Parts: sequence; C-alpha cells; structure tokens
Amino acid sequence: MVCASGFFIFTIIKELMYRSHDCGSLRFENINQNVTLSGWVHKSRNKGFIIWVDLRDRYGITQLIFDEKRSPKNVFEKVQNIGREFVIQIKGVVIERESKNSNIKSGAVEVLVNELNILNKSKTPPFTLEDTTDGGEELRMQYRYLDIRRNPIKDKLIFRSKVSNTVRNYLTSEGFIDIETPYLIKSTPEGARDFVVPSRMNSGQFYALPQSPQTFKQLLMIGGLDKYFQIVKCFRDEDLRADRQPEFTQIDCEMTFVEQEDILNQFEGLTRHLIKEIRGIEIESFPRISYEKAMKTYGNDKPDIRFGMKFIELNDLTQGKGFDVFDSQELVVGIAVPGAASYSRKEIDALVDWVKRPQIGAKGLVWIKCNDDGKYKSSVDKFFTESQIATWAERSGAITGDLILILSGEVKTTRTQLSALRMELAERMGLRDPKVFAPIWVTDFPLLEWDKETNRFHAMHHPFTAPKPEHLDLLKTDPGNVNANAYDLVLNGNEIGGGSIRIHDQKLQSQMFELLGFSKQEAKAQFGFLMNAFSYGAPPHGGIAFGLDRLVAILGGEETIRDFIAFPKNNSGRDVMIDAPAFINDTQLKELFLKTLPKE
RNA sequence: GGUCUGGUAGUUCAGUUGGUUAGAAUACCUGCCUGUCACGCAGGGGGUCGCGGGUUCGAGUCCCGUCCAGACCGCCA
Repeated sequence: MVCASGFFIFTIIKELMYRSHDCGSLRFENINQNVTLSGWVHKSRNKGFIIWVDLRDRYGITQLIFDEKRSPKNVFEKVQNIGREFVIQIKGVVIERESKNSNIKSGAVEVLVNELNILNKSKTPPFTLEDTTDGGEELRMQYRYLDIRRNPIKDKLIFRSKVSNTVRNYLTSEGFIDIETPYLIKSTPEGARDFVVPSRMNSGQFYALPQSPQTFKQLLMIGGLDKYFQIVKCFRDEDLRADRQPEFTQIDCEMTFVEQEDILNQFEGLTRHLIKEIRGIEIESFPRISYEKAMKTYGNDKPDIRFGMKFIELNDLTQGKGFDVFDSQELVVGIAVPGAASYSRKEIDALVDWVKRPQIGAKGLVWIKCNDDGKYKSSVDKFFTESQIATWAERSGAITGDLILILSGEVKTTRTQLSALRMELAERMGLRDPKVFAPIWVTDFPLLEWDKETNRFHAMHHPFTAPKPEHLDLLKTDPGNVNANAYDLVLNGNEIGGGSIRIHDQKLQSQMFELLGFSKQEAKAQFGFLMNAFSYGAPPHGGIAFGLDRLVAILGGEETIRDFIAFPKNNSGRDVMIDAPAFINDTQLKELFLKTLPKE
C-alpha cells in the first residue's frame, strides 16, 4: 500500500518535472529510455524531411531529432517555428545515431522527440553564442547574460568557483576562520581613492567602501582569533586596466604570533596546493628575491622568471670612452636576447622605434649582434673597438646568435624602459608560456617612498607595515633607507599577493603616522580606534592578501581578468548592462543632504 | 590628466589618390534538399558610414571639435 502510493507520487513528480536528464549526460547506455529534457535551442539544422536541434544547457549539448515520418505531425509542425535560444522542454526516446559525432559527449545518441513544449521564446541574439563568437567586447558586456551561456565564459566562472573553493577548503583545514567585516566603513586619506556612500541618518557624513579589510583583520587578531581569512570584495576608485577592476575580490588573511618566515611558508603552501589541485603541477619551493635585486635584475618589482634576459649593468665598461650617449647617463644597462642576432636591420629598427614610442619614452637603443663568425656588428661600431664590445658581450653572457640591446639614462626610468622591452620581446618570442607557472617571493621592500608631488613620505605598502627590527634606529635618522617586513608573491610577472608583518606597538605606530605627515590629532581622528586597541595587549601579527581575480586568471592561463568576473565593469568603470553609475533623482539627493544638480 | 588605436549592415570587418547605385563574411527571412552536426544549394531583405561643423563641384575617405570603446602611461597605501 505504502509502496504503491509512493510509486504513484513518484510517477506524478516524474510527469511534472522539467527534466529527467541534463543535456550533457545521455550516453549509449541510455538507448531506448524515455527521457525529458529542457534547455536552450542552440542551433537547428533543417533538412526538410528531418530537423536536428542541438539542445544546450550548462552541462552540454544533446541532439534532438524531429522526423517527418517518425515524429507526431503536430510536433513536426511546431518545431518549424522555433528559433535560436528558445527555451524548450521535450519528451522522447533515446536512439542510436546513424552518424555519430565524437566532438560532443552525447555524440553517440540522439533523442527522437514525440512531445515539444515551448517554455519561452527568444529574440534572435545580437551575436552568435559559439565558442568563438562574432560579438565584440562591448556588445557581449551589454548582453552579459547571453555571453555567459557561451562555453568559454561559463567555464571560466566554474573555474573560478573551483579555485575559491579550493582556497576555502585549504585555509579552513589549516585552522583559519572565515569572518565577515563591514563594507560601510570610514574614508582615509592614505592609499587609493575611496568610493564613498552618503549617510541619510547622519547629515553630510559619508561612509567609505573598504579598499581592504586591513584594520578590521588586525582588530580580529587583537580579538584573539589567531587565524582569519575572508574571500571579500574590495573597492578602489582608480583607473582600470585589463587586470584591474574598481571592485575586486581578495583572499584576505591574517595570523597571530608569526614572523615573516611563518607567513611565507603558510601561503607558499596554499599557492603550491592551488597549482597542484587546479593545474596538476608540482612546484618545489618558491625562489625569493629582494626588492633591490629584483629592480636591478629585472627593472621591476614583479619579475617574470619564466625566461632569462636578466639585466647586465655596463657602466664601468662603457663609460669614459668618449661616447656621450653613455657617458652623460646614470645607468647603462642591457639584455642579451637569445637567438635574435638573425633579426634583419628592419626588425631591429622596429625595436628602436618601439622603445621610442611615448609609452616607453627611450631616446634610442644600442644594439650588438653576436654573429656566427664570432664577430660583433653594432650600432656603435664607430665609437667602440671590437675588443671593447667583446667585454660587454662577455659580461652579459651572450653567446653566438644573441642580440644585445642596451639602454642608458636615469636609473629608475631606464630600468622601467628596459623591463618593458624585456617583456615585449619575451611575448614576441613566445617565452611567456601560460602553461608554465613560475612563482617568486619579492621581499625586503622599502618601508617608505618619497612623494615628489606632496613633498612627503608615503607608505610603500601601507602605514601598518612593520619596519625590519634591525632598521628601527634608521627610522629617525634615515627613514628613506628603512626596509619593511613586507613581501609580495609574484606569479608569471603578476603581483598576485602582498602582505607584511604589522606594527603592534602603539608607540611605533604613532611614530609611523608622524613620518607619514599626520599630526597627532589627525592620527587620532583617523586611526584612534586602532591605536587604542594596541594599548590593550595587541599580539604580534601579520598577514597577506591575494587578488583572487588575477590569481584565477593566471591559473586559467590568461592575463585579462574580465571574463573571470560574471559582471565586470568596462574601461571607464561603467557597467554597460545595467548602465551604472547613473544619476539619482532630486528627492534622493535631498534626503542625503547632497546638492541637486543644475538643470541643463 | 595624458599617449596610441578604433567607431561603416543585427554582428565582425574591407573600402585604393576625394569621384557611378558603399561591399564581403556571418546572422536573419523565403524556397529546395533522405543523416546533419561550421550542413549544403538558390534567392531575398537589411546602411543617419558615431555625432557636429568645415574644406571641396563632390567627403565613408581630408581638416577641426566632440562622444563612445579598447590598450597603455600617470594613478592603483
């Protein structure tokens, strides 16, 4: 009795439900089964006597067959009128295909349809929903919900979910607690521009959206929670890039009773685990490089070490020989480009033009070909002897077939320019292989950076970063040369994480604010709560934050983060789909004590 | 704030030195087609050449301005 009614209910539910299988699951074993499928009409191929419809959902594609002879007449008539992206439900029987398609998982079978329900119609989409769409960037963003139906985008979002899940599981298993921190907080003058939110209940006052939960996670450590993490949205009102969005996601972490070494080990573990789980690649221990060495060797604090072309400084070998282009400059530095001696004069001239573009801004480029005959051919043959040039080649480790490229000028600018050239050449030569993962820790960052515009120091990392203990004395005498207990994790030339050991001493924090040009009153007004907390037994602590969007993109083998975000903003910070930001009406403005805009 | 590139059919693009009715592919519509799967074949409809101004007998094309998009520099503690 119970059994019979159970069966009855089961059959009713089965009658009512939208699908018995998804569109990716039917196989040879399902032949002769009656199935119900729901999904989108991906494409239909009408041969007159027979019509195939590719039915699509998140899981895949199943071919439906409508046959003049084998399908009911009303069904065969109805299918003539369905278009792309109609949402349909069908009932039918799984049959073996006469010609199979090995490109899709369900390619051995098809469903002979005997019932067709149109659940919803669709306008013709403005672009094709194929893997390689004909749609441009802007249009895809405007119709993002259609774009997401495409495999590449769908797969990237699923990939992201897998990465964040792996992170969550790992950190949880390591004893980290996931804690949410507020989004409506206080604006601070340091760092990036804040997004602000007017307060209706507090006339004329504003919240700011967090650039990071920095102070809150420190307060959680003072609260004794020991290990915290959060996968959290952060907001910065700065210009966008291919790898930068105004709202982005951080894996934010903090630990108590740790030194730099503990943090590097803990999060090297996380990163190694991620690369193993997601890409199946085992990486031994991560190399480390100091900020200073990175700048000297790669001209950059986020070196891509998947390839060589390290910088070779040549001041002593090149200066004082009467060649003014070198003699008058602070730095003469070059790279040896492997195998590029075969470049034609035209190709080399193109490189010279490339560095002269305003974006790079070099005045010129000196080149030396290390030819097969063991001789050197260079753009400075008139100024230097062959044996002089040979010493440069020797130092740079260039071998036969290499092309040495040399820039000179002011130290910082020249390094930046040569770094850009190094990356460009690597890109052109295919040395930036997205399947190769080369992480590196960059350590020993300067604590402070001199800002020429405001004529004061600002914190290179943030104002809560602890100086290296051995540099504490320098803080008073030579603050510009103090190094910080700060570190970045760089993956394939992208900064994917950064953090520091924090200050937990009230006096040191006060001294830091003073150095940054805060008056006592300003420091108290801005960060009084933190200073106060420091006076109630703040433990030593430190942490790190990873940019999840960037991390996911790189693990996915790309450098543009946009497609790993479901609803990204465009170059000018607009959401072109919902058309935000937008004006608000006068009533809202008034309620928020904001001036109404003059009528145009 | 700046530099560069682009804006032409629903879409992606071509368009010569300024010169006849602005093209291709794809999408869409109609018809045909006995196994398609990037189906095929035949036909058809579809354009404020981003917008405004200027030069010219004549502007998609040249000039000025402007808007939009993308990449980059500045910026991003």
